[in-house]
Amino acid sequence: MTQPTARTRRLNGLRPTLEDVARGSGVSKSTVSRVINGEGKVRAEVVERVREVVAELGYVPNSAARQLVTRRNNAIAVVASQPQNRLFIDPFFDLHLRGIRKELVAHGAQPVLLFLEEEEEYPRVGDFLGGGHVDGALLFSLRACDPLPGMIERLGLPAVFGGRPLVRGGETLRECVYVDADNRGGAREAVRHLVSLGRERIATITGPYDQEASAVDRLDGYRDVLLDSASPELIERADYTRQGGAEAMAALLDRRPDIDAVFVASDLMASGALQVLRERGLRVPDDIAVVGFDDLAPIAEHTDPPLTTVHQDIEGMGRLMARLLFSRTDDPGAPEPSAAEPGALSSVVTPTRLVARHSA
Amino acid sequence: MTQPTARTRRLNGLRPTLEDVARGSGVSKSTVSRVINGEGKVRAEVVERVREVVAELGYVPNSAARQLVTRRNNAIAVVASQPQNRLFIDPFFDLHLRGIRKELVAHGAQPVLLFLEEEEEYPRVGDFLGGGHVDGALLFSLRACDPLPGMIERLGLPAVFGGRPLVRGGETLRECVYVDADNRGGAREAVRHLVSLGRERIATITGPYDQEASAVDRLDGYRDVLLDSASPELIERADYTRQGGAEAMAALLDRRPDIDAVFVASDLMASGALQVLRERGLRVPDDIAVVGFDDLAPIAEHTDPPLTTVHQDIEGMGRLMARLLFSRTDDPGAPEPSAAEPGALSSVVTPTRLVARHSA
DNA sequence: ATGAAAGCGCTAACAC
DNA sequence: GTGTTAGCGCTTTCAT
Repeated sequence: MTQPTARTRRLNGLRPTLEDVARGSGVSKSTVSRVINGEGKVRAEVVERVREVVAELGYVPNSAARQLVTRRNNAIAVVASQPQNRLFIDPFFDLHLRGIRKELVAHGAQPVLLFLEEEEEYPRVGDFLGGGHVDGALLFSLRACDPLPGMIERLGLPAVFGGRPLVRGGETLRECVYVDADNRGGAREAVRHLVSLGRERIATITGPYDQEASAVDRLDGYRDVLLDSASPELIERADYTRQGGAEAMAALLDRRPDIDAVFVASDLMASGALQVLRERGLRVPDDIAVVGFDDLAPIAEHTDPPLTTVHQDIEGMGRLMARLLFSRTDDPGAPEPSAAEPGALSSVVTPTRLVARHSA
Repeated sequence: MTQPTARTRRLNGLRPTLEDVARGSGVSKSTVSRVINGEGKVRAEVVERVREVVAELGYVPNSAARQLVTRRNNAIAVVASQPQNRLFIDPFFDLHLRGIRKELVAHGAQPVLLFLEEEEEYPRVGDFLGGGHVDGALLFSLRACDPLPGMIERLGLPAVFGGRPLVRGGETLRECVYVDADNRGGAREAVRHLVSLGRERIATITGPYDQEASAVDRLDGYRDVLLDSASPELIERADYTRQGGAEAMAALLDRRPDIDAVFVASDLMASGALQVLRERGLRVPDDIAVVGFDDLAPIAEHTDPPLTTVHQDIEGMGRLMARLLFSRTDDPGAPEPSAAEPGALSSVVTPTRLVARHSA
């Protein structure tokens, strides 16, 4: 690194400012600002000199000062309000987050991750989100009746949700933009497939439908197809974990040893269910056909037998969330999503499709 | 929510400012500021009125403005420069991050996570870190010769590293503060244990010692004990993954079928090694004794047989990192860590201990 | 093409 | 106790 010369030495003991760079290169702050932001017309010669001084001083723009006037930060919050370890275990989040990050980065925005585990963290996170640190927020994996959607709306912060948020009874969100898979349609397809295979006693292992909209929707899809034959006896609720799937499968088998198929609302749960089936000496798909949901490659391709499941483009959904957000933050005058102005910016439901492997 | 009255309606169309609150409650900005920050003496009556108006307006302080004058943000960056999915799979990071977050939150600081996967992301992240968004940084899981330590030092941003960073050949960090386990000592203890069991041909499966200091140190510990009997034939390098551990075990067995013990430098790798041993019909610990490293409960307690391993307090190390950082950020006048001023703030090596289960 | 000056929203002396 | 004032570092008209 070059030693700062007298000409460029900074005044105070702190980090160099625009002023320091201006002084060092013998131009005004405005000019330096123009160079930094690659804007207006500046003589090439001047540009170069300024650049040198910037490098020499190790100048980095203070984004607080910048934010104060531009009201932009080039940073987007990515918020997950779930126990961190659940996030770390489930491949779904890995993919989802990867899609989000890719698109954010491609757009030159800095993704800033916020995890919320405890109730008490909401106020602090709310202040952070409202404090102007970020230009917008992408939220996923919210818990049931999460206060976040309401807080976000009150703050007026542009946001897009991953998965339709389950809202509190009374509260009504003016309009919240989300990206979700066609959970209901996918579930219907899965169950229809089982029906087409001639299965007659089709059970289901659901997600936590008191907690997540996706679980509700997948169960609804199951019911759509089975109608009255969807006896409560054939429905067992679990929690989207492998262990939960295994327990639910066991419960189902104990209650109704005659079932010949099961639609499991997630691949992770399905892998648990398959294990129980194997332990009990039941052949898949001969004795019992199994269909999962998610199509997480690391799981579905390596179960025994490989899992027939409903595919959703998880990474693509992440990217879509980011793109939707930018469509709002890029244009400050853009229409706020509101009931009064419909279609300005609306939620997206992405398609799903059945991937037939060997379990059904 | 109360409807803003004429008295409190904000002037511009944007978010309410201190000024708006002041106007609304008939006091000066300073007073409002005092109330918000719970500082100086303000009449209880006034406090209440201001609070009301704040709630009514949904006022949230603009932290850019605040940062500009206080030079603090109450946010700490937590940076991991590893492929995100590696982070998501390894329980080590989950624990480490949990410790970090707990301590940060307890201190009222907002943890802000930054993942770096690609080379190209460094400049953007550097600008973010240097831009005043955060008061300090906690970095872990750096890649080999990561440019981050150098960047951080140049920026003068207070930082603490998780694990001793491996530095580029030429470059010399003035002094970088880190928290690390006593990897070398732990490895020594593990190998000594095997020796005390009467094992004579003790192999080792190492981590990526070209990438991580911990791998170097654990290998050094192995050599410390075995000295000349540490033949290169008994050493197999892997990459801290389960799969890598399995492959290394196979390679070792092919090369030296006579080994009677193996020190595996991580639990994840050890679980892979145990599987290979089982597949080959070798009994553990009868035929081959195995000792791991990390003591990750979800792994070590559930291997077959349960794994004897070296325990390190991962969560505690995370907390310690945060505490070390605060000791610097809390006191702006605090001594910068520098060779000239030794002991002002130095790295910490935390103890390890052997946990005997059944694999050795 | 470049400079001067105003001001973003807030805190921190300092007066009263 | 409370108000006044002066910036923090930057972008942005508006002159020139």
